[in-house]
Amino acid sequence: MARVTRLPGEGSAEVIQSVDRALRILTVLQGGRRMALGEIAGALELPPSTVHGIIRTLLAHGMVAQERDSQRYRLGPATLRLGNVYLDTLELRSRVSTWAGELARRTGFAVRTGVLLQGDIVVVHHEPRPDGTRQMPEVGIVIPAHSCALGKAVLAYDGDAAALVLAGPRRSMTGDTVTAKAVLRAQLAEVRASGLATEAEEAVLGECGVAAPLAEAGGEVAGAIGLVVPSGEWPADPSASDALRTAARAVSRELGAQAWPPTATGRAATA
Amino acid sequence: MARVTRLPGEGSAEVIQSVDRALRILTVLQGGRRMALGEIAGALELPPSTVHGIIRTLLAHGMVAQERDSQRYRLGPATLRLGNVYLDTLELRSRVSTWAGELARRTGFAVRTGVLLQGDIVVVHHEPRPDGTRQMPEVGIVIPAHSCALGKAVLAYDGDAAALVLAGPRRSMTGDTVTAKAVLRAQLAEVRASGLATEAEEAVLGECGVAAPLAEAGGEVAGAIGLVVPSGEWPADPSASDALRTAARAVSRELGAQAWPPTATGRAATA
DNA sequence: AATTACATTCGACTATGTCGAATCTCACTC
DNA sequence: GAGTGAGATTCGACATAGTCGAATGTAATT
Repeated sequence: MARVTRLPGEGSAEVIQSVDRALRILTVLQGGRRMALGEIAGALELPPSTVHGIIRTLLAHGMVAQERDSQRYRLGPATLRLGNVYLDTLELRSRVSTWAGELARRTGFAVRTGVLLQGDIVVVHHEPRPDGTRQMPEVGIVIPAHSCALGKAVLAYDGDAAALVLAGPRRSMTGDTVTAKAVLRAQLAEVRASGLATEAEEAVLGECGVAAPLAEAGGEVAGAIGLVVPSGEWPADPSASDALRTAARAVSRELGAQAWPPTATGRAATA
Repeated sequence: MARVTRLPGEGSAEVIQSVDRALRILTVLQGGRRMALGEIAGALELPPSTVHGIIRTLLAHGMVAQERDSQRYRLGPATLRLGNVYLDTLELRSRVSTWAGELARRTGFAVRTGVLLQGDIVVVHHEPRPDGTRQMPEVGIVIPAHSCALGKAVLAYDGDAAALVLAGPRRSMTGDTVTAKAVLRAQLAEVRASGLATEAEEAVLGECGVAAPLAEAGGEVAGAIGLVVPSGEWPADPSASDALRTAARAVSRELGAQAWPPTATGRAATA
């Protein structure tokens, strides 16, 4: 099945309905944190009994958990195990971790590495500032790609993803978030020209950033690495950018890339 | 469907076949790290085309990723996001984190907190030793419940889980791992008597541990908190156990439990 | 005790996933 | 540089397997 017309709102392409719904339930639970069956069903516009059947399966695998008192559903511990294995298997992460420490020491800033997931950046590595300010676990956090330097660095070289972001709505995170399509498109072109992306308080107040794309074998973008710079120290010294560029080049080489920056792919800015 | 006889090997109960298969694919990928379609199909004893359809759906959601060159499949970044949100929503974790720091400082040991997932413990919080030895990210790692103090602490009060572990095969992690059913059952009874579980080089060589169960509203076990003690310092000073017990009691109270230790549930040791 | 608001189970219907076979892709060989 | 083969991917008929409305169960609220 799943071979003919597809209803809007349902899985956007050739996906298996029930699996798609299961994943959508997980997605909804990410936002809602703890939800009643009815809420989930409402959010997905599906009958509660249908949702119940799927959830029962997710429950059996520990992907969701049900609170014994309130009967509400939450994400389950199996998600944590999956995420952890993902990090373990990510070559990008292991390559980056050797360079990130050095980069943080040299520049004095925290170093973040991220990959693209749909229109967002997921942070897969975080090297704290050498002076030890702040210790929050930042690995796993998700930032809209258009609002952060890491995201711009990736979008500049991934035209398909850029088209997707440019097409959809772009959430404003702070007063300075760039949401205008034309401005964003111009910024991506600048990134391609310089090999570096920047961001000033566009995602988080008080925080700015520079980032460089990472290339993998085949010449495509694999992700981006960047410095987190407090607004008070912005713009950072040019030497920091140089160190960043050097690190990005080194990591890319280790990933098997022949060239850096990556080659831009997909039909980017036309839409 | 899914209403009549179930084939062995397929989902063990009233689960939705395709969703169950999708989750099983993710599980297989956890072990295999990067696998060809055929390998996955082989591991699950399913036709490749069936697996392909499901994987296509997982791919669309970023739960798996496909390497552009080798065509192999890996877990995808969406798993990381899920795991991170899980940690955020876990009340257990937030309650524990306030006490774990204090406990680590008082005792001088690293403090771990875990919850049960099927027959394993998943570590949801890790407070490093105050002296800063070792910095590995331990959150998300999975340890067979029967081989660690955290696991014994939970199993002692969760009879159903204990029955499951006692029924299935118990992997030996080190020479000292307790795999004998009778011995393990006796140990769980001891835990119930003392409120503390111990383990000496049963999971990792050079590492011992003490753990205490955590109770939640309703009186059931929610997880366990424990100290990681290097073999050279084992057994730890009784004052450490006292501090641990105090912390476990405090966290349990914050979770809404009326009593500590938790009440033992389920038909435990009979099998 | 009655009412309400849920979650959960049941069962018929048919839309939907499944799987074998056909096709496509690409990496080796000769 | 065509030929071979190992794989992934697509196609399509078929019957299984998921879906959803209605019935039942459960627990909180008045």
